[in-house]
Amino acid sequence: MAAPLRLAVDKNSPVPLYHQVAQALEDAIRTGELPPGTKLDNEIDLANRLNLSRPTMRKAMDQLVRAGLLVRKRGVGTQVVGSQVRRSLELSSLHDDLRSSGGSPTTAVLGLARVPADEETAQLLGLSPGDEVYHLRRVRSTDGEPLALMENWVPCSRCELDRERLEQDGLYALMRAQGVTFQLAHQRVGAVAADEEQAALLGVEPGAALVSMTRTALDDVGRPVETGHHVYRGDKYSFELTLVQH
Amino acid sequence: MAAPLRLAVDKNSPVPLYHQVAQALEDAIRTGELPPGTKLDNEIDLANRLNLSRPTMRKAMDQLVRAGLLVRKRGVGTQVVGSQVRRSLELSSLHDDLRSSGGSPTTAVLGLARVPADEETAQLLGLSPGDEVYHLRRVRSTDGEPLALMENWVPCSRCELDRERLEQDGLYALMRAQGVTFQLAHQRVGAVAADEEQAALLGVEPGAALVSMTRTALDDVGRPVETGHHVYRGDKYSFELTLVQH
DNA sequence: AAGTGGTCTAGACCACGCG
DNA sequence: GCGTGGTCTAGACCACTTC
Repeated sequence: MAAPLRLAVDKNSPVPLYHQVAQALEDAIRTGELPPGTKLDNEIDLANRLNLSRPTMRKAMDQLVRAGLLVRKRGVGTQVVGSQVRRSLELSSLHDDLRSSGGSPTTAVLGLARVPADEETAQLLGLSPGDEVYHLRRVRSTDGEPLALMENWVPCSRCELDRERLEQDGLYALMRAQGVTFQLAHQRVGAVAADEEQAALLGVEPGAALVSMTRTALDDVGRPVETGHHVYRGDKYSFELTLVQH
Repeated sequence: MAAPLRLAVDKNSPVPLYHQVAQALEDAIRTGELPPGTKLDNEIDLANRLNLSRPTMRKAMDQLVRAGLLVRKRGVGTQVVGSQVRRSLELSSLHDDLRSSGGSPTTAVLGLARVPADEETAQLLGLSPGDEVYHLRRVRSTDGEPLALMENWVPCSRCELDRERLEQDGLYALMRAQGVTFQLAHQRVGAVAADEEQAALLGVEPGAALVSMTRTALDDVGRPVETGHHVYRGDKYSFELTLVQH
């Protein structure tokens, strides 16, 4: 049950040491070099072996504990979680909430307009009702099959949107390129039945079950920069997440 | 924009200092004492003021950053997130995945039996096909209205289940009382249409949209201890989560 | 140049589980 | 009693932003 484990870190890399270690451990776990149930050596030994301090070693392991790959028990030790841990929805990534299951994703813009914000949108974006916002509707498809219907609102003051680049780069990339930083997103996930329009656009029967998601994204100082409502075909999409007890 | 903020910690409490600080800050934010957009004093000053070391102060703030209440920016400072942060599904809690929206929850056991594990269940629980597992089906209601249909499997080797205590205490409490520790859960959330039986039990029309959730829970050494599939009425239930960029 | 958060170290002591 | 993870300290240097 001991962990031989050939790890190495580059102290001159700009990548933080704890991140290098976490990455190396994660790779070892995902490749099966550290099979489920393996007991790791204790933190002090591991730290010494890599010429790291214990806090740095711990910080690396903390990440993997939160990601659900390791389990720690005081007085006992640390083990690799014993089950086929499917790659979970990476909570670290806001970049793309679509798992590209092999296919090539494309996006079509159905509508793009500057409109005055209604009360609810203004509230969500921290604006006054009537302030101008972009309102956009898009369909995302993989392999030609429609998968998601996305409706979003963005304050006009934050960036400029145009149809072509939206389809090319995506909303987030476009906004990021104009200096918007995404830091946080609050999401709500539920289920709704497809109405006539949604059904037609997604290629399902009216009444079909859809995964519904509403989101508000905030920038690096906590200001709302985007809000939206997405629906996904329930037969082709789901969210994964890992809960950790602490 | 300065933060006066009257904080205090008890160095003799068994509660970790970083947790006391995080709790105090969270309370101050949720009560509005620290309104959205407030800039906090820098970490060193805050640490000094509480007679704490900077790492301890940082650890407290890390928690709130992950929870989506604070936002940090290098070279600039730390601010309270600027939006009505609704109380999010506490990722820290596995105890109850139901938001008791005022109502009083009750649970009815529809079925409880010891059966040999089928292939899929055995796989999920790390058993061999044919090993004995409890199979249980329950309906959870609030205010007399059915809300969720829960189907679960538990290895018989881990605990003993009986109908009465299941209804009284719930599955997790019952297992915990028998020494099972819950550490991790992997969940998948999607949408399905209600079949005839689900519709009847939940009091909705067949075909109605349901939130579907499958979960496998692991104990403190990463062994699977429970797996299950729940469906919730889509018109009464949703999941909330906060994503953080790091 | 000054101020901020980001990282890292080298210790220390404690609480818990186990033999 | 011993080994483990859990917590905490008092520094240090760096990277980045702002003025």
